[in-house]
Amino acid sequence: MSEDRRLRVLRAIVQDYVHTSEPVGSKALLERHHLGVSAATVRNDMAVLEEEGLIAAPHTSAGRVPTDAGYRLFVDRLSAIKPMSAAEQRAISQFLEGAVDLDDVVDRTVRLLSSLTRQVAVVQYPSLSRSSVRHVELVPIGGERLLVVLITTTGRVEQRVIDVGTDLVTDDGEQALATLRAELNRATSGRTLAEASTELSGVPERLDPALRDLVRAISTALQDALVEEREERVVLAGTANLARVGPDFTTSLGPVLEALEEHVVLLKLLGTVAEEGGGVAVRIGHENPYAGLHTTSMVTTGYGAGTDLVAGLGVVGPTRMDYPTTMAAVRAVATYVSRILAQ
Amino acid sequence: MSEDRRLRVLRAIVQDYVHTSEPVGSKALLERHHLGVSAATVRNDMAVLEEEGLIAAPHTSAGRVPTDAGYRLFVDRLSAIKPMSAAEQRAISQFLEGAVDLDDVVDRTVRLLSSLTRQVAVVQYPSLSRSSVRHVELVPIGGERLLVVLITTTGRVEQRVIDVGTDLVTDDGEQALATLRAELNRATSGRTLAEASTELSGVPERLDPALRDLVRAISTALQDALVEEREERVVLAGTANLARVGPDFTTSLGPVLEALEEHVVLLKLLGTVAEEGGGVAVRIGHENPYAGLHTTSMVTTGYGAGTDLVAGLGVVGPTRMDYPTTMAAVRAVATYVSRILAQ
DNA sequence: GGCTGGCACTCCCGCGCCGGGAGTGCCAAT
DNA sequence: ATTGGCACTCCCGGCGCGGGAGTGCCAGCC
Repeated sequence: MSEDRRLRVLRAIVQDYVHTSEPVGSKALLERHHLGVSAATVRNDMAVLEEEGLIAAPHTSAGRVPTDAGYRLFVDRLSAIKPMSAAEQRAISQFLEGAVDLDDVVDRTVRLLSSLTRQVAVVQYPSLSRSSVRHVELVPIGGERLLVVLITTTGRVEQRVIDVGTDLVTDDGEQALATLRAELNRATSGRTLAEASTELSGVPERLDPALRDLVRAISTALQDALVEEREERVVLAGTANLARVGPDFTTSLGPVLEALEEHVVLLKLLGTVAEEGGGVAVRIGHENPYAGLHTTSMVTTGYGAGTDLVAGLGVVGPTRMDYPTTMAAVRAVATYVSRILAQ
Repeated sequence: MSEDRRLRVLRAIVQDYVHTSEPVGSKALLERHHLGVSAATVRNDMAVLEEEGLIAAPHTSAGRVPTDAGYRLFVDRLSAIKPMSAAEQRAISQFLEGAVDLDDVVDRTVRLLSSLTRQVAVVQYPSLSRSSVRHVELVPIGGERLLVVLITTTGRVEQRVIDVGTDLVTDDGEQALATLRAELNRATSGRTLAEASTELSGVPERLDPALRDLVRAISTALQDALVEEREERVVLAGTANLARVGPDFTTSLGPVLEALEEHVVLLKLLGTVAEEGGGVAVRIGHENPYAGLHTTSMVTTGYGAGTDLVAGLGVVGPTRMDYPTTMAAVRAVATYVSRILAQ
């Protein structure tokens, strides 16, 4: 009883099933893979694999289908991420080069990823909590309102309107704003948002008392920006690919679409990034904490300017997916996006 | 042969079909609507309606189903937009009140609309080409790069990075920027983007020649922002509702999802706003120019601060939808969003 | 002990058949 | 113009029935 061959059989089953979408039987396996053994032997192996919970039969006397555990073993030990061809790499790179701003980068990325994998792509905007302040700008608008514009090193621009007690569109006001602007930027520039926010607690002492409240308001505005729910964003593309999966998937379609609308859930899943497997994390079927995604797998990784990750991206597809290729695409896209962001 | 009664029959058919999702027969009709006539009479009317192309039978000896033309007649002449209850109006208003910025307004709007109608909601961001300049801000970043931040009256904030020839992080540079900033805002504030852009052609004459190139660059940046494809944005919500429609709709699902990803198409459809019917436009089935949407209807309207429309919103659903209710929801949401935007 | 060919068995799947029922179209009568 | 009656059509669900793919097991063989 060769443990080794049994795993080869499992691999063959996964590959065939991914390819044909139909339960694979012992005979069909032999036709497409030249394992050097007979159908009967394969059947024995299959029986053991089923015993171990790696494959299952939809009903007696049908072919076998990989279970979630089977896929898990496959991605962990039986497959290698396919390297992408030079041509593909060039295409990816060129497609992303053309982006003019962050929105455009994210937009292109998500489209690219979905068309490369022919699945649903998910891309998270660079997380504010992991970004640093590049610049803070104060813009007086209307009478007593102030627009605070925050520009991060990751290229995100966030704005918030603050009500101030006094009219700022005066010479005095302009003067005060200029001072404050310089002061603010000195205190926050280069720091993460969290650091910047605490740092601002110290600034008021040195300033005109009248401005203290204002600074405090700005500090809380920064803090506000860090509240997850509100400022973490994800974008999707390629949901139409779900419809192509096959008839067996149509029942899952509703729940999956619902899950994809729960951006909070997606963010959580994109957030937990694994380090094994070239930084690409795979969550298969029921491994997924969210019930709506039990029929799907998620392949994710992190990206960011330089080495520190600022966000995640990945794809969602049926558990029956081509893992090596998908993982390759996800990894490649992440690499190139990171390169672009680093400028 | 009473023309009037025949239309009442059509109306009854539409209502029943929308309600049951099944072809409606003469007998079933009588049970649910007390038209004062017999089944045979209804059958005669149905025959005529079919002749006129307003209803159709899936096969001989089945009930009738409205055609696109039937729905059209229904919305044009046989139905009135249902007023929303005071409670509903309050709920809508309160839900939208809580928004803190434009992104939040749009996000809440699209969620609200999809949950009210239980269909796919589509909301366009206020169009840049129909917005006016509130403020232009110049932020020097890095060595020789300048970030131009444009804030519109509709609350949108657009940014663009410009490469300038000289280093601006000097005292002289700061000085020049301050002048330029004031000059720019005087020239553009309150104008539409298009006006502002042309207006800027005049500014350079009065300025230090060294700055002319810069102004020209800013002018083209404004122009850039007007290029449709790039800066018109739409957001969707409630795609999961498509899966709930029914088994007969599953085949259309793929094409519809594809169509919904073509934001350019959606924008075009949201753009052409009709004035009849309380400003709510309905595009039914094949009336839709895009093949992927032939099985769906789209109910749209415009919204904006005050009287001038700056963008569109609406829903996409199966042609078999509850038009009066949907139209009411679309109209109500548009009204309240407009109110919020007007602040 | 592991591999193999053979064989009986199971169960799905597609097919044709059939009865019931909903719905129609037509006609003669009012 | 409307109505009741009636014959007809066609879908739909259930049933039975091979055919076929696939399995499990066993006895033999290396």
